[in-house]
Amino acid sequence: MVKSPRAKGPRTVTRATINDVAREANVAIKTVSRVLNNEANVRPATRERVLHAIKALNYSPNLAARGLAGSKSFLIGLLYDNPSPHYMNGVQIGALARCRAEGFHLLVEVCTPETKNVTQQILTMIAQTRVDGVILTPPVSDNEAVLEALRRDGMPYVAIAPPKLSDVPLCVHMDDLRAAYDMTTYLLKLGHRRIGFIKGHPQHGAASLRYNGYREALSDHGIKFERTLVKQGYFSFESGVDCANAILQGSALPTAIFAANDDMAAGAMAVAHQRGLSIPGDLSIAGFDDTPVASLTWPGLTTIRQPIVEMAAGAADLLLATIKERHHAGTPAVALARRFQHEIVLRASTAVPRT
Amino acid sequence: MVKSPRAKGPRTVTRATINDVAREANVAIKTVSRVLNNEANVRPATRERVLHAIKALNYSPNLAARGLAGSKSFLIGLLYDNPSPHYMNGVQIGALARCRAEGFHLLVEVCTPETKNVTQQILTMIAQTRVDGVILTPPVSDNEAVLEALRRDGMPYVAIAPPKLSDVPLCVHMDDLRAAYDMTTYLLKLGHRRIGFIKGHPQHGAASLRYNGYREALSDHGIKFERTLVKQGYFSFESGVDCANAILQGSALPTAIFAANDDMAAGAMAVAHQRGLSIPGDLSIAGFDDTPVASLTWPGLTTIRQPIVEMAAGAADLLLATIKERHHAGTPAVALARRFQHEIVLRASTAVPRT
DNA sequence: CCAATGTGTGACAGCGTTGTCAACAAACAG
DNA sequence: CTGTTTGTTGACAACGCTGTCACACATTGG
Repeated sequence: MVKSPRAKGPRTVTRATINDVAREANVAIKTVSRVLNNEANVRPATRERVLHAIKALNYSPNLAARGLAGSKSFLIGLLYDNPSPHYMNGVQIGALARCRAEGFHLLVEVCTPETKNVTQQILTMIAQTRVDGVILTPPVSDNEAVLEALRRDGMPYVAIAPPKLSDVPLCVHMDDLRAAYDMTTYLLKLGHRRIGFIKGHPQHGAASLRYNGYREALSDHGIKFERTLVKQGYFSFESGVDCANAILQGSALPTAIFAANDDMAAGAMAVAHQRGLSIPGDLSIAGFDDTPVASLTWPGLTTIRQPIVEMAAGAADLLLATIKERHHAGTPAVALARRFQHEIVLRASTAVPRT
Repeated sequence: MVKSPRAKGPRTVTRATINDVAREANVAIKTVSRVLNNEANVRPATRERVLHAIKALNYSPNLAARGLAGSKSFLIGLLYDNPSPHYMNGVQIGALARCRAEGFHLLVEVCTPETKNVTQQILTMIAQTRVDGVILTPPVSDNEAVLEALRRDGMPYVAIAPPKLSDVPLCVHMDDLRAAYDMTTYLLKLGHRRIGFIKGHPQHGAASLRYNGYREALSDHGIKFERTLVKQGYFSFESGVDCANAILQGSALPTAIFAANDDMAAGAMAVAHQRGLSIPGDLSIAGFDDTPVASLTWPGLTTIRQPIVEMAAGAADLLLATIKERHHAGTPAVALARRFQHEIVLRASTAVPRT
C-alpha cells in the first residue's frame, strides 16, 4: 500500500485498495471483487483467504469506483417534502436500518414545493448521483409528473402511501379507512352513540378515507349519521379548536369526538378543558397518527398508530429486492403493494360515557 | 452519444457524458472539465460554447467519476443519533439547503448508541463513501472517541452544539445559559418572585447550562434561591409531571414554573390542569426548545426557540468553506465557533401573577 | 528583435472497481 | 480413454472524470 503520488490535502491516513488485498491474499483483484460481491464459483478456501486479508488491512471498497465500474451505486435516494418531522423521522429510521443492513447508503433530498420543476430537479439528482433507486414519501408520492419521469427513466422506486395503489409498481401503505372504522367501532362499543368527527385536510387523500371509515362504522352499527357532529378541519391544532367549538356549540352534545389527526384532537382537548368538560368523563377524544403530542397531552390521547418505521423498512426491502432482481435478470418485478397493520393505542382520553 | 456496450438492465435512457459535451462544443474534454469546475484560464467565448453544449445535451456530471478521479466526492455526511424528530428535521432542512446550493449531497447515517463501535462504524462509512466532510449533531458531537477518530483521519467536521467549544475546530452553538437567564428575567419582570425550575437530564450538557442561567438570573435580581422549588427531571413528559407535582406539593406555592424543555413543561401543564390551577392565572409555565408541542398545548406555551435550521445551515457553511479552502491550499482553517441567537417565544402560558 | 513569461488548450495517464473473455483444472458422459 | 461440461481463476479493458504536463500562441521587458 503505497501512498498515491496524487494524494493531496492534509489527509493523514492512506486507505487499502482492492490491490492491496489481492496482494495480501495472493490472488487476482478480480477474485477479491468476486468475494466482495458474493459471487459464486470461488473456492471456500480462497474466499476465506481473501476475507482474512480484508480484515487484516481493514479494507472497505470505494463506492465511487464501484459505481463507476459496475452499474450499482449502493445509494438509495429518499425524496421528501413532508412538513411532519415525526413522520419523516420514522421513515428515515426505517429506511436507513434496511439500507445499512444491505450495504446501501441513504441520500436525502428535499423537494420544496415552491421549486418550479421538481421533476427536473429529481432527474438531475439521479443523473449526478446514479442512485440505484428512490423512496418516495407523501406528498411526493402523489406527484404524477414525478412518477411518470421515474418510470420513463427506468429508475426503480417505491412509494409510501400513494393515493392510488395502481399507479405505482411498488408501494407500502396502511388501510386508513379500516383504521378509522376500527376506532369508531371501539367508541361505539364503549357505549358512545353520538360521536363527533373532525375531518382532515380536504386535499389529503387519506383524510377522506378516514372519514369514510367513520361513516361506514356508524352505518354498520345502525347509528344514524348526524351532519352537525361533523366539521371540516385542516389537520392543524387551530382548526381542531374551531371544529370542536362548533361541534360543542349544538344543543345535543356528543359524548365523544374523533379527530382525523392528533393535532386536531389536541385542539379539541384544549376546547374541552376550556369549557370545563372533563376528559374522558364528559367527553372522550380520539386522534389519529400517534404523534409525540399524543403522549404529551393530559390525559394521554387514544389514537391510531401508523407503523411508520416498519412501513419505511418494508418499502426499502421492496426496493432493494427489486434492485437486486433487476440486476440479476434484467426483468422488472411485478407490481407489489404491501399493506401494514395499524394499531389502536389506548390511552386515557377515551372511556365509557357517563350516562 | 452512443449507447454503451456495457449498458445493462431496463434503463431506458442514455445519459450524456463529458465526451458528448466536448464533441458538441468542439473542445477537449479537459476544457469541459475546466468549465464544470469553474477553473480559470478558459476564454469566455469557449466557456460559453461549453455551457451551451451542456444545456443542449442536458448533461450533468457523474459524481462517482468525479469522486474517483478527483479528490472531492461532493458528499457530506450527516451523523445523527437524536431522539427528537423535531430537532433532526430542523438540522436536515438547514444543512440540506446549503449543501444543495453548493452542489453537494447529503448522506445521512444513524449512530445507534447500542452499536458497539460507533467510531469504527463511522470510519467505515467514510472509507466507503469518501464524504468530503461530516456534520455532527448531539449527542454524537459529545463523543470524544468519534472526534478523535475524525481528527486522526483528517476528515473535516463541524459539530452542532458540542459540550466544549475548545474540543472541536468547527462548531455552531447557542448560548443556553443566556437563554435560560433571559427567560427567568422575563418571568421576574412580570412580577414573579417564586419561580420553580424543572431541571433537564443530568447527563445532557445543555441542561446544566440552563439551570445555571436560572440561578444567575435569580441571584442578579436579588431573589433568594429556594431549593424546594427545583426538581430534577429527565426531559420527559412523565418526569415533568412528577417534578411539577413535587414542586406544587409544598406549602408556599410558586407563581411560575420554568422547565428545561417543552415536554416537561407540558407535563407541568397537565398537573396544573389536574389540580384546577388556571394557566397563566394561578401559574405561569415556560418551556425551552419551541418544539411543535409548544403550540399544541392549551394555552400555548411560552418557550425559547433555538434557531435549529439556521444553526445547521451555518454549520454546513462552515464545513463547506473549510472543504473548499483545504482543497485550494491544503492549509487547515483556524478553529471557528459561530454562536446563534435564541429567541423568547411568547405565548399564552405566562402572565403577570395574580396578587 | 529575442528571451522570458503568461494564457488557453489538449493528450494522456490514472482513480479503484467491475465486466468480459480466455485459460486451465477437474469432473463427467459416452 | 476422449470429448465435453462445469468450476475456478486471472489478464485486461472499460467506467467518466480530473491531474499533470506539454504545447501553441500571445504579451511583456530589455
